[in-house]
Amino acid sequence: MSTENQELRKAGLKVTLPRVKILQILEQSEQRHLSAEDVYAALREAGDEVGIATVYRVLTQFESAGLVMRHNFDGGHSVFELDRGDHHDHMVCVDTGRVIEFHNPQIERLQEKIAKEHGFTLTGHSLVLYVKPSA
Amino acid sequence: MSTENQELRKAGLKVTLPRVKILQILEQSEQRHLSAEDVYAALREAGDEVGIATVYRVLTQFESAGLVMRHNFDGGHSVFELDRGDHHDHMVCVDTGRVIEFHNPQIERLQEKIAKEHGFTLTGHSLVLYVKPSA
DNA sequence: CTTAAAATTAATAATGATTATCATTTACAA
DNA sequence: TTGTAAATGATAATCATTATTAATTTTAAG
Repeated sequence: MSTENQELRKAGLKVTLPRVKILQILEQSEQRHLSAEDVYAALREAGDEVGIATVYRVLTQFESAGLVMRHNFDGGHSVFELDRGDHHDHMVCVDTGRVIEFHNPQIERLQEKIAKEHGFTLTGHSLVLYVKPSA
Repeated sequence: MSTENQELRKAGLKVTLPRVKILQILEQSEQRHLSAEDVYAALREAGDEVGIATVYRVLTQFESAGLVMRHNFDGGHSVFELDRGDHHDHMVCVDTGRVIEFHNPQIERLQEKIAKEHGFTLTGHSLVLYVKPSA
């Protein structure tokens, strides 16, 4: 049994062709962040006929199952990435849409500090920087 | 000449009834964050007939002119708030849904630094902390 | 290996927020 | 006051996403 099958089983999902294909796309893509459209395009590229509705449904299921993370960037569409367990934040180029990952321990620490100062414990956060190429 | 007229002039926008009305709504609303629909509803409530398309157009113009800020909270729809010059980020309690505003200059500076290190200029950012009450 | 129930899929209609089009109206500089 | 560029409002169009539903597929049981 393939790796994808095991992952799906472990996530409590039945093994279906669309799910396996989509998981493969996410694992093999050079781009770490893919929109539903991106995944759909990659499937057609590979000659696989999967409906766009199924792509959305499966990605949402993967999110619920903890296999992928969904990010809502400005501009109205979501992107998905495999959850590989390494936390990072995102920088989005407003000109090209390119996504760059970064991690800054200092900011992470400040966030915890701020939460604590207000009597809270930090459980998560979302940080997106919108940038444009320096002139 | 009214305050709103002056503000619009200063922002480089012609003084029109829809613009004045929308600016008043934003200034007088108890809620700091309003969606385009909220503004539209408030206008009708006040007996003013302004098309929904105009509401969107004007809010976007206000954003470009620096009069208001647009936030994309839950990926779905945008909310607008008057730019009163006090930039802040948001902390959301995952238990109660309560929203607390905060501002941390150190984080702001680090964000600019990170963008610059990658060859970009920061044009905006979105930071939301998810927290729960400390035990 | 067959089979049947339950889950999943694909096609497509529907949705909700937002933007584009365009004929009509309005603001404002001359 | 008037000419003209800009703004408006009604509505069509768009874009990402979700709902519907009949047909197909998975999987567990025999």
